[in-house]
Amino acid sequence: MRRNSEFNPQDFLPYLLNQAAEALSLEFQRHYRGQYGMLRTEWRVLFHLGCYGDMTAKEICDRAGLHKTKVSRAVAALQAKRILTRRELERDRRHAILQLTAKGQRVFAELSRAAHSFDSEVRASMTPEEAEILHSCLIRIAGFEIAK
Amino acid sequence: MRRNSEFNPQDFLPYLLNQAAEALSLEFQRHYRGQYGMLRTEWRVLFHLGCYGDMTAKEICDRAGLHKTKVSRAVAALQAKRILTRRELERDRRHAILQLTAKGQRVFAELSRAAHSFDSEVRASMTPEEAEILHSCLIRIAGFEIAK
DNA sequence: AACTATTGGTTGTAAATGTAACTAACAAGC
DNA sequence: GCTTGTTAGTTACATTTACAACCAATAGTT
Repeated sequence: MRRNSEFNPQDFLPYLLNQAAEALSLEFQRHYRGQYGMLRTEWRVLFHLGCYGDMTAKEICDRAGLHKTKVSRAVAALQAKRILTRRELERDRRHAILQLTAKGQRVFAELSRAAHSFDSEVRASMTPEEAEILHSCLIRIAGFEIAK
Repeated sequence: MRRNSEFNPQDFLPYLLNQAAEALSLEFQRHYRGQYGMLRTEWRVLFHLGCYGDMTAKEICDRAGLHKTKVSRAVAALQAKRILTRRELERDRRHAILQLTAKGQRVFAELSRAAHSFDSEVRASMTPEEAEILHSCLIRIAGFEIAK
C-alpha cells in the first residue's frame, strides 16, 4: 500500500473547509429543513430579506454571492409559498422590490431564533478567543469574493 | 426599509463557512479544473488514493464522507480517463481494490503540489497562531461527522 | 426618432446530485 | 442445501444546479 506522507487532505484548506461547512449545514438542517420544505437557496433569500429589509433580486445576488437564476427561482418558489411579494417599481419596470409577507416575517423570526441558538451552541465548544479568530479568518477567506 | 439589527448572516457560522468554502474552492479551481476536466468528487477520490494508497470504494466513502453512489460514478469516470484501475479480490469478489495508474500518479503529484502551494499561499495571509486555531476549529466542526 | 448596449430578470436544457431500489457475493442459521 | 440477512457496488429516476440563450425595459449615441 503506497503512502504519501507529505500531504494529507485534512491539511488542505479548501477541502477541510468544505467538510466543515457540509457537516455544520447538515447538522443545522435538522432544525429547519422539513419544517417548511424549503431549499437552501430559498432560506438564504428569506434570510437576506429578513436581515436587511426589502430589496430587489439583484441586490440579493450581490450581497449573497448567488447567481441570478438561482435567486430568480428561489423568489418564484417563495412567492408561491406566500413568503414574499414583489412590487414593481413604476420608475423602472425592470426592478421589483421583494418584501416579506406577514407569514414570511414569522418564518424568518423563527428561523433567526433557531440560527442564533444554534450558533451559540457551536460557539460554546470554543474559547471566545478561538471563536473570534475563526470568525475573522473566515470573513477574510470569504472575501475572496465570489463574482458571479 | 425594515431592518433587523439583531442578527447578521455573517454571524451565522454555517452560512459564513459555506461562503468561505465556496470562495476558496472557486479560487483553487482555477489551478486544477480545466486542466483535466475533472469533477470535484473525482478529484477527491484521486486525492484519497494518492494520499492513503490503494483501497476499496467503501473505504473512500468512509474516509471522505461521500455517498457510495457519488464514489461509484467518480470511480467509473476516473477509470475511463485511465487514472485508476480496479482489481477484484478473488477472496471476496464484492470488493475491488482501486489503484492509481502511472498517469494517475502523475496527475496526483501535480495536483498535490498545486494544492500544497495554494495552501501555503492562503496560510501566508495569517499568523501561525491563527492558522493553527482555524485548523483545529475546522477539524472539530468537520468531526460532527457526516454519516451518509 | 432609430440603433446599439446594458441591465434585471426568466426560461430551456444539459449536467450533477440525492434517494431509493436493485444486483451480486458472501455469511449465518436452520 | 435453502432461506434470510448483510455488504459492496450499480442503476434508475426525480430534483437541483449551472450555463447559455433569451426577453423586456431603459440608457446612451447618433
